[in-house]
Amino acid sequence: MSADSSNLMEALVSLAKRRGFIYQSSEIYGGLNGFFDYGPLGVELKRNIRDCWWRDMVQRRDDIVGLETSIIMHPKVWEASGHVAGFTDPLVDCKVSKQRYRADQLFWAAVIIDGETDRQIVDSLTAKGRISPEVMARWLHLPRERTETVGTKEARENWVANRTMVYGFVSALESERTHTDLQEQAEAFKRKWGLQGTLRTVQPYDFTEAKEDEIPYIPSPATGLPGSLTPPRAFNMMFETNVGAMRDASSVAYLRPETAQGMFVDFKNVVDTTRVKLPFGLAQIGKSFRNEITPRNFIFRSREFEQMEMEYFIHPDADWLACHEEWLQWCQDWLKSIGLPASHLSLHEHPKEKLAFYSRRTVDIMFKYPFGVQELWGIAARSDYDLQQHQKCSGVPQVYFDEATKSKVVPHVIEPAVGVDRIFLAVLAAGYAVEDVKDEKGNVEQRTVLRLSPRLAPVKVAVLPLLKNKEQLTARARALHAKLRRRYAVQYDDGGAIGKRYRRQDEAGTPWCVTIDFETIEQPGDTFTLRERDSMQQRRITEAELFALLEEQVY
RNA sequence: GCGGCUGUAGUUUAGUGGUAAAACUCCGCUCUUCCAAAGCGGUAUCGACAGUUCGAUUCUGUCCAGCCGCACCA
Repeated sequence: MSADSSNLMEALVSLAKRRGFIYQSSEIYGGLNGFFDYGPLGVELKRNIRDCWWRDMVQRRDDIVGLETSIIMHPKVWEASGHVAGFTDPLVDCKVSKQRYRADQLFWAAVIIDGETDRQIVDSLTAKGRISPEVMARWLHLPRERTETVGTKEARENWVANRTMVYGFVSALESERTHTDLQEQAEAFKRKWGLQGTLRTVQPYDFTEAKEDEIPYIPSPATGLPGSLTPPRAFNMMFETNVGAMRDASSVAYLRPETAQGMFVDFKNVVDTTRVKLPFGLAQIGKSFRNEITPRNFIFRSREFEQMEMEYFIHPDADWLACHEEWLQWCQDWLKSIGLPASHLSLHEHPKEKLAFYSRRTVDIMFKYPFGVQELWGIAARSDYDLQQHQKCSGVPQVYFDEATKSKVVPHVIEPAVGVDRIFLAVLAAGYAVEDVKDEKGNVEQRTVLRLSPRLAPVKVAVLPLLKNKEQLTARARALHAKLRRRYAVQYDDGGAIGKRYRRQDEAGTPWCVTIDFETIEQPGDTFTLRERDSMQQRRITEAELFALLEEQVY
């Protein structure tokens, strides 16, 4: 990341806090990594993003209906979707090579030799961190006694007498020749350290069976050297909770990691109780939760976030590729309609070999964030995988009756899924500008402005009496404010000089300010000054014209 | 999760082993006839917790949070 883009992010974070868009969660307690709060302006902007999407995606189309499903669902939903199985495996990191392994796929074995023992070699191995006396002690009695603890002096003398020793460990990844591999490594180990005696056939264990004090002596498959592997750690992407007062295994439930499954699970309900016909879509906006390993980049990747997802169900024989293309286009057009510049948007086609096995095609709409080009909106062709899975796991047919062919079909699905928070950050980043402005005397000053689309702006109009202490001005301004606020998010501001109030609104992204001045009350026509955020141009406007402007621009 | 760097008003920064300063913002008052005017007043347990010390915001450790890189992101 360049210094400039880093500064831009810092400026955005600072502005977001200063103006009440976004605060760090639980800040007075030191903050909580990966969680954020939306302040008074932030909550309006976020609501507008949701509302725009909902109106355009659901209310203004006749083939899509809405849904709001519960955040906590039956745990079997996540077994069916594959979220439980895919993410409960403990993982092992190699701190040196940065490789990450599944613990049950990483195998290791002790190098055990019967025969003469050279005390010097043992000391040398110990000094080089290949093995410790305590770990040696545990491996003396074979087969393994897992309850054995630290060896005593007598025990150690006993091993020498027995002349059966463990000299270290070898490791290998799971494959068809894991055992052979370990055996060969053990032989190489024996040669390397000049050990005499007979090498026992290696006995592989997987890494979940490694004891805490053995782990430091098991070499990393990446480097061949011990000391860099972490203990196996569970990376549960889903947040777990318990349903009901009693806390036991049967009460475990999860906070949803995506809103999509709610729509698949209610597919049959909607088909049976409403009059939808293929092709049709189910849309949902709601919070999702993922225990991301590294939340980063402000609200871009957080652990609690809000999704806007739509599942578009199509006939299995329909031209899914054409449908996929249509949605790809729709989503790009929508992003432009809320003010994201085309120059910041691009497409990323997931390569075939990286696709999830059930996906036929996935294309991401990327956005040029200050910290790089990142995924904004994923449009996936998910085939009929999810409905088939739920049909299988629930035993309830997930079918649609096709009147044309008089047959039951399981529809396929095209899924555009986007994060509200990611759009939030995108419009903030794209709209943020610091401009040089010349005042009357020609002095250059800086102006910070947030160029938000009027549809998204938290405040549509600020109503400003030119002066605070002139009753006629404030009375007229309050009357206008009262009338506007019935339909629009507006602000009344009489604090400080007029220029300061304009700039304050610029930072909040307010597209228009109207100023009630002396011309308003002294001249006929009841006109106000309308000041535009982006051009800073002023013109006179009547109340009727103002409402017409808002009707046109805010929808 | 690993490594490096960082943490002082709302924001951006100064500063010191002897309990802290500035600018802007914000709030209140006075004033103000169109682009951050002026004056006065107000706003900090110096990220948290331990330790060293007569005394720690300053030194040490742990934790938390942030930034950068790597890894991860079905």
